[in-house]
Amino acid sequence: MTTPPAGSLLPPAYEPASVEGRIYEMWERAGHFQPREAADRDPYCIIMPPPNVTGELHLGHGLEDAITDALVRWHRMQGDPTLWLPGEDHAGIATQNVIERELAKEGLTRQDLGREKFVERTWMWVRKYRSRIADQHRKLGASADWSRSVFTLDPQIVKAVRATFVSLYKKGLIYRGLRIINWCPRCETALSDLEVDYEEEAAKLYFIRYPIVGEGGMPLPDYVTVATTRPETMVADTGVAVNPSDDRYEEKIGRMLMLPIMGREIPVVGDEAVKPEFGTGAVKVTPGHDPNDWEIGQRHDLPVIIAMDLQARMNDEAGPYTGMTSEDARAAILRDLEDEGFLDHIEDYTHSVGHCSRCNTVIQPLPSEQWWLDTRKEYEPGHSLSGDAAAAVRDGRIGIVPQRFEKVFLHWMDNIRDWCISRQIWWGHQIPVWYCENKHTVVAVADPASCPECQGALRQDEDVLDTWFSSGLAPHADLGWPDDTDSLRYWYPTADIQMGYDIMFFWCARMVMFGLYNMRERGPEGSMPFRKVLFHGLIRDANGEKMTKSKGNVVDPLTVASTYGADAFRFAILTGATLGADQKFSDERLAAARNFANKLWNSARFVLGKVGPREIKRPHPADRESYALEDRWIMSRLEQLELEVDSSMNAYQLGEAARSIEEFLRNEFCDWYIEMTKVRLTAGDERPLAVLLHVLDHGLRMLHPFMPFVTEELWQAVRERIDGDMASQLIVAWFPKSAANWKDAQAEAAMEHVIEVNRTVRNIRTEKKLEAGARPVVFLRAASYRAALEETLAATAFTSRVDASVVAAEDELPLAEYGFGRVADTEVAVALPEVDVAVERTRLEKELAEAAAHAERLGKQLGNAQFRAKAPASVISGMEATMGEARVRAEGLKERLARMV
RNA sequence: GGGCGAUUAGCUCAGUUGGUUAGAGCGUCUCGUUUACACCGAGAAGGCCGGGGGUUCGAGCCCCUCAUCGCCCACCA
Repeated sequence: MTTPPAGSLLPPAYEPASVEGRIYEMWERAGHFQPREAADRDPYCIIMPPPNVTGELHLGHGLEDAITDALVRWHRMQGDPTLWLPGEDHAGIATQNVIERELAKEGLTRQDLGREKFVERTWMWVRKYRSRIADQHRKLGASADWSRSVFTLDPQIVKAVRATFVSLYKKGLIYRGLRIINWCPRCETALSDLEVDYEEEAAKLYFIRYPIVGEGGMPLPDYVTVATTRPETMVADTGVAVNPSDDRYEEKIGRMLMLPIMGREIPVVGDEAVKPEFGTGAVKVTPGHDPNDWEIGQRHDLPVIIAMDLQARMNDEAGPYTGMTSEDARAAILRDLEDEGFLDHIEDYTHSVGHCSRCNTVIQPLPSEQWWLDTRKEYEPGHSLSGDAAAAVRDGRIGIVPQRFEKVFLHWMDNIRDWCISRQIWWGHQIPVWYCENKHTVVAVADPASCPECQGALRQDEDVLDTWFSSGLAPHADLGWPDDTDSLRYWYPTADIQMGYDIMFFWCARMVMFGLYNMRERGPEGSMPFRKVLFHGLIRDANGEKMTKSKGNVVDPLTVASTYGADAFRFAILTGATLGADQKFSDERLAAARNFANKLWNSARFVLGKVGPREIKRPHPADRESYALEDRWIMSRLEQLELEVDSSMNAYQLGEAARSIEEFLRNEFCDWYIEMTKVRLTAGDERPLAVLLHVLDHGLRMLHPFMPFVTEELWQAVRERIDGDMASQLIVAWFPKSAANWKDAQAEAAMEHVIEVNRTVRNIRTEKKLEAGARPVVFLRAASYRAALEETLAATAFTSRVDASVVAAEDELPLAEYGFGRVADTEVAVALPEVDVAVERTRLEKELAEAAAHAERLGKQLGNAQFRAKAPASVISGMEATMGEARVRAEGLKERLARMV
């Protein structure tokens, strides 16, 4: 590492590219990302939502890094033992799809390779991408403990997954069952309900006549008309259902219908699930291809016919349509129905169609034998996975930020259904179940050598588990469970966790259920996976559109970071919206954040340049009286900021904290304090140096969680200039916490006044179009703030470029050739080359009206007995003071107008 | 069919228990090379806080209602 340059040698603009890599390496080499465990402080642990291992980091990950790193750095700086535990997710279907696409480029399928070779090949990818993802996090400044990075297929996690499976199986919560499932014909696997995205689509509702069969199997001229959106499934119809209370069909129940084309007889059944008002009130029942029909079929013992194969092609149950795709079959069937006069009519219809969330293929509901997790079943009296999870949130053991998501979480948890956990893919945790030739089933954590019952050879279940089954174990599994490790004992329950609200059910819900269950020996408090979960919003493009590869509007966070700097990126994305709300991502915000970083850089350049190569003691509150008004003001304001930042951070209002620091540094420190010190420094008064350095130091400390690189780079120079105990690096320096030693309401009020007076002077300068280089004579006729104005007179003269003097309240101000203004009870007169009396009068009159109205408004409220009785004293006294000032101001304006003639 | 969110300056957004004249950044206009910064500075313009009603001494904030936009959930043949 090169030695940081002295202040005066800093380049005039902040260059992130020349700083970030070096600084990150410095932190990492010093081992600051690895926690220092300490007994006397509560540990702070946060688990990173593991990105998909084959993916690139996107803006959402960038936001997550910004949020998490801010929290982590803040805690670390407060001396908490802090662990940010990173990882990557094997992302079963997503990764398998990527590898299959790669194979396709070589003209291969996964079947060509076979399972073993395919998995091997996928591992090669994983090894390549894992380090790449970690590097991307590093570029953004993430201070995660890479030495502990966890991959969801690590042996440790395999053990945890199997232990969980075995335990839940033994409790009877995991079972194998035949149900209608969501089948993706492209991925060729079952999906959970969550992995199906529904989209509204314009479609048709087809009305088809099913003739009634008379005695002896002869079709009658009468028929029942059914309505369907999927006519191709009629080849698998095994009944028609009507509502038993529907008068129209009362006598049809029990009769047989002739299934057109197929020529099969199917019964009419009465079922409450049928809504008489929909369509014709009669529904064709296809238990093999529709979840509702499956239920109806079960209730009426209807046979199940499956007429499609696993690629959604019609199979030999489909008679003449065998081999067709479902689309072709639909067209053919409609044509045939039409020809034979069975098609009654067609209506336009809009309904939602399920699509695979991974490949967008239309989902086919199919009956299939799958592994399920029953989250509602009690595994011991009074305890179920979902019941315990809901209770933890309901009674506040797990807090949700923002709180409104609590309702969403609970609603889902209270209405949860069995989770289909098996997938027919190769990449993932293979289900730890083995079968022998004698139909014995072995469920075990360790691979069994042979069947324990008959010593027969075993064959493992081919399926793998839903990826979220393993990520759902993250908090305890990443820390070593099922082993009783030191890490698990020390860091569990973790403190906070953060994720997009879009994965609340996928991830958060599962972690809560699994954590509470697997760690249940620790009791209700000790078993929680985390105490607070933060849900952030989604990043959209500048037009508010969702970023997707197909739209081509995806923004790469690393490109942004290299253009504007990682700090600017983090600052912009963190202050762009409130937690939980979506945000639009725009270049303007980035540029503003970059400019702020540069502003900070230059303010430090100024301070360091003035301090030069020496060490200075911090200002001491005991010497407060020896400091100038602006010194006491900025110190008081700094403390106030520290209080605000502390409370914002504690309330997880990260953006608010960052914004308030920026506002302070920009608008108070740079715009006023630094400018005001210039006169004194030029005059050889060095007292402001300690204050400049101290405020800069605290500002950098507070800003560090948000802009780690530029603050660390600057602080490396600052720490050399401060006489006292200083950490070697800002990343582990203490975070400012106000002790209220410099609180000074009077100084704040006085400085506010001085600032307003300066603004008034400058305003007059501009309004009267005084030449930029002119130094007009200015009189400040002061009353209450005379001392303050006198003390800051030189600064006023310098920063507002005037020749100023303070005169007493009883002194007369000159009447002509001056522009006038008023701030509270201070009157401002700026000498002008010429004055337009009429214009001046109009302006004064307007101002008078405003002041009078303000005073009257306040007077009215203060005169209200109810208000006086109920409002807090501080509000009343504040209002009285303000009203007094407004009155004095109005009086002065009146007087001036009277004398203007 | 339920539920949630948003609506504040031209734009993007803050505004945490209701309290004195509602803020920031960007943009716009005017001026400016004052010894940190033109990735800058000074000044200005710009808001009946979506509409209506209510509670209160007092509402951007609480309640009701309407409107527009967006999202989530739900077995919408």
